[in-house]
Amino acid sequence: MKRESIIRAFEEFLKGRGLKLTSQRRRIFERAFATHEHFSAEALVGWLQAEAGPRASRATVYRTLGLLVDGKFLSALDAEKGELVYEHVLGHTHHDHMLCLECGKIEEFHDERIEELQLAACRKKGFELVSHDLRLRGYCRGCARKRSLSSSARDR
Amino acid sequence: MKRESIIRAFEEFLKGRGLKLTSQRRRIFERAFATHEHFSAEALVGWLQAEAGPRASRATVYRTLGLLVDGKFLSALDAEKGELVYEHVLGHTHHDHMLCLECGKIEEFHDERIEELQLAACRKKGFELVSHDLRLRGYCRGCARKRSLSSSARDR
DNA sequence: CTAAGTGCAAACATTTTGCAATCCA
DNA sequence: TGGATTGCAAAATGTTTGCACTTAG
Repeated sequence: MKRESIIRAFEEFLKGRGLKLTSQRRRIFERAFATHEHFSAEALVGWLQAEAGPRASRATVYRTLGLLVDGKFLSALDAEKGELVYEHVLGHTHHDHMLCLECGKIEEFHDERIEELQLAACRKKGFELVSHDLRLRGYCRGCARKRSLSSSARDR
Repeated sequence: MKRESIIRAFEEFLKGRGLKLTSQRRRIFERAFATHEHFSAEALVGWLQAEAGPRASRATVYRTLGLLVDGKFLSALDAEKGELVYEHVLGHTHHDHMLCLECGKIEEFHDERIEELQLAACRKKGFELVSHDLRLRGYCRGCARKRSLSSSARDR
């Protein structure tokens, strides 16, 4: 989805809820979509302070992030580091996450068969599924290699 | 696993780490295993205050819960209600959770095929899996029924 | 004895909120 | 114009921590 149309989608969303498009909201929105990594609210606050443009307070950043999550522009993920991180939803397909316990890297993966088995489990329990999240905790390829090297050195 | 042997396991665990079995730890441990529901740290603090026995401060409760999680006696679950809830590990097999958005009920389920697909996904990415958690958010059977009744009444 | 544990209150860290001033539509 | 929005600082919240005193082993 192109920058222009995605901003328009945000305007529509605001209009639909009787909300206004302020310079702060526009800037927060654009900065959030200029990153293609996961980012925290504090990181975003920092970027906005460091870079030129209409200033936006921490409170407004938090409020706007909430709005963007409500509008399904972003989704919040608890990567277990004491703060939520955000990722784009618009223009991205659903996926789950692998969290590296060593370096903190977040990898994404998707397996349709897992999704189907989840639905089957819900059907069996009469549970009406709204959303889910699956987080795999462990060591990414790079960190796993380093760990196995240093443990074999230790054992020698 | 019987009460007696599980307490012994706790003693062993403490001894192995050079820690002491105090009256507070014993009481917290026993109270935690006397419940077969998920419970929060605050709930446990409340029970200990309300019921007779050696008193234990909030700080000690939190510290001991941490210990019990380290020792794999309990596991902590973020049920997205602003506080962690704990459940027994000893004597229970691994399972995942369904969280009811309406009543807060936590249901458990397990599907070995999902576990296998997770492992397969990790192999593919070179990710060394340590643990995982899968949370399905939605409406439990009872709440789903109520919701569909009231929405059809509204539409009429 | 003495390392470990406890209680207390203060500290923490992230996020939320009340309110007066300001700004869009 | 008037409801929506903002910034600020204070509040909220669940959990952790420093420290002086106590206790298990």
